Amino acid sequence: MIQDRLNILKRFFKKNRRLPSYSEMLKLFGFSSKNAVFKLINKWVDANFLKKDSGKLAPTSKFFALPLLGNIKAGFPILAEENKNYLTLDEYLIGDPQSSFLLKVSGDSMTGVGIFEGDIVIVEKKKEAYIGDIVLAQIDNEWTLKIFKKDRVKKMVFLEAANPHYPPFYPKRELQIYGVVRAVVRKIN
Amino acid sequence: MIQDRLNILKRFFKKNRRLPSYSEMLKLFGFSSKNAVFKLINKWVDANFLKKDSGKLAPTSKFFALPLLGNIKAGFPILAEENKNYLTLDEYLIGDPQSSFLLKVSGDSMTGVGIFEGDIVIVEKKKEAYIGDIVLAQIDNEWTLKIFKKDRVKKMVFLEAANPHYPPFYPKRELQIYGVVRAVVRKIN
DNA sequence: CATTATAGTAAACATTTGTTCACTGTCAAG
DNA sequence: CTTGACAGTGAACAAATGTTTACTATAATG
Repeated sequence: MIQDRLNILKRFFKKNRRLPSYSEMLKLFGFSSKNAVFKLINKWVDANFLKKDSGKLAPTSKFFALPLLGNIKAGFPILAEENKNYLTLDEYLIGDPQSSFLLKVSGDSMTGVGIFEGDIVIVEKKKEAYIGDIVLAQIDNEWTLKIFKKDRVKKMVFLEAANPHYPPFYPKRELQIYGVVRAVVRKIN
Repeated sequence: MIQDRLNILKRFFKKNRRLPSYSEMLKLFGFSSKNAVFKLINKWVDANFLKKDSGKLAPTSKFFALPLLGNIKAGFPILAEENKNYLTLDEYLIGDPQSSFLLKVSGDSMTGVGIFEGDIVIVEKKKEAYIGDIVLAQIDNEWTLKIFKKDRVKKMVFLEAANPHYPPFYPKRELQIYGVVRAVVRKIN
């Protein structure tokens, strides 16, 4: 019952990107006294789903996040209450929202490292990269993802596809790097 | 300047999971009149970063989301303002938060479909699956990800790894499915 | 039975909220 | 030089906010 109401609240936040006021919760929960709301809210604050800072109500990370389960050998992992971590994907994957963007992958040049056509990669804008980074770079007026590598013999950097069908790319003059791939995301179906 | 202030607001929301009140914004932006805040807010509402519903201020999806860039042949994709889509990963990846959880992948049985050790998969809890789904199932008291398949000759379902080193698994009695993988997520580094 | 906790109603209240109005200084354009 | 737009100050205010207090009904416990 109280869980149902928390779900109502979650749905409201998901839809409106804010918490409802107590008066709105009256209708939302079917109460007719704000005090009922008040008591309910305090329970959720105690349970760490919500918090009050400077008198203002706000969700905690537990409010949003999905449980993250590790590798448990026996018994259904979801039942292990104590080991539960909570994670929101945005927080987990995106380090610096200011300088990041998403890129829909086309082509099969990175299948060797598990990046397929249609995947979305999170790219952090920057012009330098470490050897081994997966970088977004411009080659012959076309944008591609490649691995940033160093040729020890020729003593120069080059780009390598993670797919044996593609040849390595040695830049004629300089190599223009625009970003480094920080995460990969794939929706199935 | 106005962009700086929007970033201040974004940082506040990221930290507190709510928007500040006008009085709080006074200090946040360094104003000394609430009217200055009021006018600034209205600009952001016009620019569709914020919205007001039922008199309450809330962020729009544009406020949070990262730009999603498609495959653009020439020119730096980020510059194409019009084609910008915005996406928050949580919204994109998680269909039904109520019945979903995250699972950290161990083992190499699914490398063939680009799921590696350490990846996180989003699992939707359910007991049935379609042929071809990647399912979370219990085999011999151990949890694994496998592909749900059907043997046309024997006319029975079985589980198959996406890695030739693992044999297919034919259940002795019944096959217990606990969820279907809806998305894969990988952090690099 | 009596008791105690739980879930909710109802009314009252100080505080804070977002908004409005009148005004000031600055800067660029005609 | 004037004009108008822009960015901000300062004060005032009705409406809404979260909280408190007192009370009721229901169910669970011993």
